[in-house]
Amino acid sequence: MCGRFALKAPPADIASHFGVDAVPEAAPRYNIAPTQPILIVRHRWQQPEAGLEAVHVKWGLLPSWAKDESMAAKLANARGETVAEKPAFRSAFRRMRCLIPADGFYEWEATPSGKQPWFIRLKSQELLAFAGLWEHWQAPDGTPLETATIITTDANELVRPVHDRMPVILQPADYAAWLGAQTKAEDLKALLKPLPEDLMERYRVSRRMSNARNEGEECMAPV
DNA sequence: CCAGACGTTGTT
DNA sequence: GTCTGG
DNA sequence: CCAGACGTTGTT
DNA sequence: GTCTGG
Repeated sequence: MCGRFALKAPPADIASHFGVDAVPEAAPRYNIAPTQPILIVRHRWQQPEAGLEAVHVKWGLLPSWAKDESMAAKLANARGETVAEKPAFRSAFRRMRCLIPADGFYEWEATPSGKQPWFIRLKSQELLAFAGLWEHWQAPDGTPLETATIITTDANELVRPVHDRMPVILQPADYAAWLGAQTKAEDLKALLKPLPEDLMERYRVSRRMSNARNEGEECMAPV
């Protein structure tokens, strides 16, 4: 799955990798947790021909029909195998797809002595993109809220010893298809596969990062 | 018809 | 909003 | 995802 | 055990 990740790349690098004009200024983040703001890349809202934009939204999808915010916490992830059909996700799957930039993500290995966190990233150490969905929600009093979720799939051989699920990572050649309004559901589903393991690497990190309050650079430092 | 659910993870 | 269960 | 709280009363 | 906060 994907319940914690890092995004430390400078805004200018994110802008050039994804081809967006401007990325909001933000400090490097090494321990991003559900309910926190996350950066997403999407077609400009209601003017898709105007290109891509990068904005911050809350991590945890809130379907437009939700009565209150309580549902969002549980929807930090969506299973790729069922996301096209599940009531909470299918509408976003059709019309609200996004990319979620990251430098890598964390998974926990259950060991006799407790949960051991690992950091997993591209061997190239380049920026990567999770396949995501976003939604626009309005509170009963009219207050708007934008949210997003990260799609998961089976772990590949590199991740499997640590955990049996991992986020869907899209390759740059697939960004346009994932975001495109014209892409058929069948072709979208074909993108929701584990990234080949030979492109990735992993290493152990400090257990101190398991507490989401610890946000320093040491979270993703090898131990 | 109305009422109620709508999710993932890990663990058992 | 839309589907399922009663 | 993991960590941490989980309660009421009365008093300050 | 289950929910909330980060």
